[in-house]
Amino acid sequence: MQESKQAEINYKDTLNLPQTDFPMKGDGPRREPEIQKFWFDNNIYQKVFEERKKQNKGKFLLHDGPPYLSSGNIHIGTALNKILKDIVVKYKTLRGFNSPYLPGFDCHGLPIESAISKEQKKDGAKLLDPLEVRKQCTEFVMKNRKLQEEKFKRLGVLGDWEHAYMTIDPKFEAAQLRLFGEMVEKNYIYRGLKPVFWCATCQTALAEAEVEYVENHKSPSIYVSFQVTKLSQAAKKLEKFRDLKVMIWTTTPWTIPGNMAVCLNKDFEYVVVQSQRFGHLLLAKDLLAQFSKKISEECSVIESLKGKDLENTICKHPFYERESPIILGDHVTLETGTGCVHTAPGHGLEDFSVAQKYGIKVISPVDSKGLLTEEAGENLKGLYAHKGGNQKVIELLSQAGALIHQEDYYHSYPHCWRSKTPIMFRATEQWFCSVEKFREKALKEIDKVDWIPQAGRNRIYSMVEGRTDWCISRQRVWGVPIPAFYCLKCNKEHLNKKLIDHIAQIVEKEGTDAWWKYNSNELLLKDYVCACGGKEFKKETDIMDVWFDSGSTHYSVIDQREELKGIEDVMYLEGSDQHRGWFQSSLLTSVAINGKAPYKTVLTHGFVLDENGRKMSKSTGNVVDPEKVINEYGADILRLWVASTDYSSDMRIGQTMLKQLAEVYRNIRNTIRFILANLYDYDESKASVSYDDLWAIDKFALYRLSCVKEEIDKTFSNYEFYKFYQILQNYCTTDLSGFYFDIVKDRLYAGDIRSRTPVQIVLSEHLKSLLPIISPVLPHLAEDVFRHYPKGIKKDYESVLFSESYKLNPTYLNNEISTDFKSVLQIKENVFKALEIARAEKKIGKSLEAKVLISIKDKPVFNVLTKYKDELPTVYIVSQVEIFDKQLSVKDFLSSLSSEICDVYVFCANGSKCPRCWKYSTDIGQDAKHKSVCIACANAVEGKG
RNA sequence: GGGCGAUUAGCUCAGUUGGUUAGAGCACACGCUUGAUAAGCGUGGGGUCCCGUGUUCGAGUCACGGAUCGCCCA
Repeated sequence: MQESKQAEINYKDTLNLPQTDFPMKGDGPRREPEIQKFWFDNNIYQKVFEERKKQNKGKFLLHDGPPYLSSGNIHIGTALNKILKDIVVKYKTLRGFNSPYLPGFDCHGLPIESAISKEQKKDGAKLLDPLEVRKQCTEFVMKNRKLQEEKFKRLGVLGDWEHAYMTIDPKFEAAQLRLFGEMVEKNYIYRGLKPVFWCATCQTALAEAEVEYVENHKSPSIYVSFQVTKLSQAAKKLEKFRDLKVMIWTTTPWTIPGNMAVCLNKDFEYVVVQSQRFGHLLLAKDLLAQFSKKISEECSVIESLKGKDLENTICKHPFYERESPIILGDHVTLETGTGCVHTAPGHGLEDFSVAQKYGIKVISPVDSKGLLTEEAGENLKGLYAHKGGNQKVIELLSQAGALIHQEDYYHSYPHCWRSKTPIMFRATEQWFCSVEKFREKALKEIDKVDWIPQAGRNRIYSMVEGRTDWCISRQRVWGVPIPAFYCLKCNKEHLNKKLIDHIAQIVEKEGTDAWWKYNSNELLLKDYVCACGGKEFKKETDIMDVWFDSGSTHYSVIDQREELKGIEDVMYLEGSDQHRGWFQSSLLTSVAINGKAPYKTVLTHGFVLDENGRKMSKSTGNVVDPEKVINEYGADILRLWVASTDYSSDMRIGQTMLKQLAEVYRNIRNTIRFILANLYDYDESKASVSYDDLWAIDKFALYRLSCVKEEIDKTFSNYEFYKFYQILQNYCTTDLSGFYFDIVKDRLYAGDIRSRTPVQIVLSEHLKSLLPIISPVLPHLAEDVFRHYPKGIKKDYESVLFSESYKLNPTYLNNEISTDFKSVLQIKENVFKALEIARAEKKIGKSLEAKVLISIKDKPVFNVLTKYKDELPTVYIVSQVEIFDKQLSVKDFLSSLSSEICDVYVFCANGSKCPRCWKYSTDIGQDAKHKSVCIACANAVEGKG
């Protein structure tokens, strides 16, 4: 008794159990920063980059769209974007590409200037001079850049952070000006009067992107009658209606002073109706019912005619002595109103363009503060358009007897995204880029670009197709100046390439502050004279739209940096909102000066929503903060989330998902840990086992590995990371952890060297293949593994990030094994179910306690299994297996299972349990030296000894 | 208001040209193991394929209408 127990302990010591220092837990929050410190302290990014440059296997550039520096914090969407970029860059690097990543920051623009102005207002300070505002903006931006950079680095994003580009670098600004100069040279830039989105609070024109639509905005809705004074030829039959009035409808009464016409649709049917109270009115037939309801009066139709017949009929403005002709336009619809559209060309883009066609004058009697001007008349002068202006106009209309109906109207109305106040359309002098002049070229270029997902193509195409000229001027100081001058004598504008290049030279040395620092004469070329002879000039005060800054990066960054210049394979990767932002501004400036798109591929991702698919917002309190996720789970989990979801539409994130991802991460980690732990004594230089010497199960494992690697390579090259995630997860849990590892443990722990080494070869192939595969997505885990790399496997580099995709031997794709194992696995399922029945009835515990008899009903399957007869006990993890090609009549089995393919009978295993390998065998005691163990173990112990 | 996209198990995703009883992993339940052990393995339950109508011998898949969510445009 005493003796045998002692022997048992000894035999356990003869096992070759796993050994590793690789921790079971990743502990990302604590350990990732150390790993990152290693990357940054040792300039891993730079070294890998230099290495790839030397190898010269091709170039790929992911050009960073600069995040805006309005805050030092990053939100989950920014994190997603940066991680996706990093995955792409790391993947391309892994494939051997010279793939630089130069991060950028977007520094100018209204939101930052507003933030500074607010601060100043708080202090009660007087309005500061432009240079002081710009100084404070610079400080603000530099502070935020540092904060954002730290946060991006904490995500594991590697790149040339030291030389990151900023749109306030003098070199950047100078290049941007030169690009602008090219556009001026090509005659794409002009100054013109146009209605633009105007914010009276910020006193500036707004970009389309700076406007947001607020639902349920309350506006005064009014129906106004315009007295007809002269009928067109085609409408002569209406002459009998002396008091005929055209009905218009508007929700912006303050634009009535700007009314210059009434617009009808040429195809609609218009009717003259008789109203008890208002006389003869003209409006679209299809809107009569709606109108009658409004004025609570049934009106009878007297006459009817087409819109086109009314063209050039003249009406009188309700309270000015001014004509308002009837014109035609396709933008007139039958949705609401009267089908007769009040047209104020200074207050609406559609009104503007239709008025242009008729040569109608543009007036805009509203000033920059949103107050009606003298042009609107004494009654209205000085009133704020949206408030007092509206009221007074309604009053004037009422006095004139032109107000037919009035009510409150709730609709979505454009607001300034900063001040949240309702905007107005206001015709002002602005600088424009004429998109019209190169629209066709731009559209052609769009079709040459690879849009991922494809839907992106249509989105940007229709936007560019329908967009109006790009208003690039802003009445602000935090930005790049529009380098124009005006002659004080004749007021002629001076904007040309020669002048701009001169300004660019100054800016390159001193930054754009110079524009505010120096007077016109100091900025101008020496002895510059206007054609009129004037020698005195004033400089332009407007700056450029911030989208022009970032839209210039293909020139001001890529073309200026040695390591980026000339790379043809350029990818832009941003959220889908950038179809009308950066993708478009970049496209326009690039097509303008180079005649081609700045990118070959554009990848867009959707927006991040909360767990329930709702938009995140501070007020709802459902915001997921990337920093918190990192502090709780680590950056690798956040990166795994990025890789796990399909970014082509909206993505969700929440605790449920994060917990699940943490589980999956742990599973991947433990799978690798098992590999490492069983390779501690492996020496690849001494492991001389040929493919033919491998066991069938080993060959099958290599076959599966090859397939999976092929699939993953494919998903990566298509940027379908969520498919990678599914494949990897399934492979780790099902193929490896649940199948191969379980089967092979016996050979690793208890087997002799001939049985153990083949497994180690398979494991080593897995390590070499999987580590590079996971490193783009899980770089911290990969680096951690690399640090614990088995001593016996060659390690050429100081970081895992140098590694290239591992090439597996093509012979691993063994079709015979693949086909045969389909049968082996099919039977395995049945065996496991039969064993489970016995286990549930407490007849067995470990499956090694069992022997199974299998009667196989399908002859080919039987033949296949016969080939692998000796390996079946290992594969099914039982002590004995017997297969038959005929029906069995057996009894006293522990359990049985019958299926279409086979019958399985479970018995107690023959012989007794070997204390070393735990398998049951009948040959225990037959070895002279090792009496208590099976022959195989006895041999193994001796062989090892 | 107009356009686009999404919707399959609690979660993340598969689901070929329309064709058996709609799949996988995770999570969950029950069990096994204690030689991957703050691990590992097995078995199992779980679905009105967003709803409705239509085409068809047959619809998760095709057509039309609608809902919800999101994005873009006005």
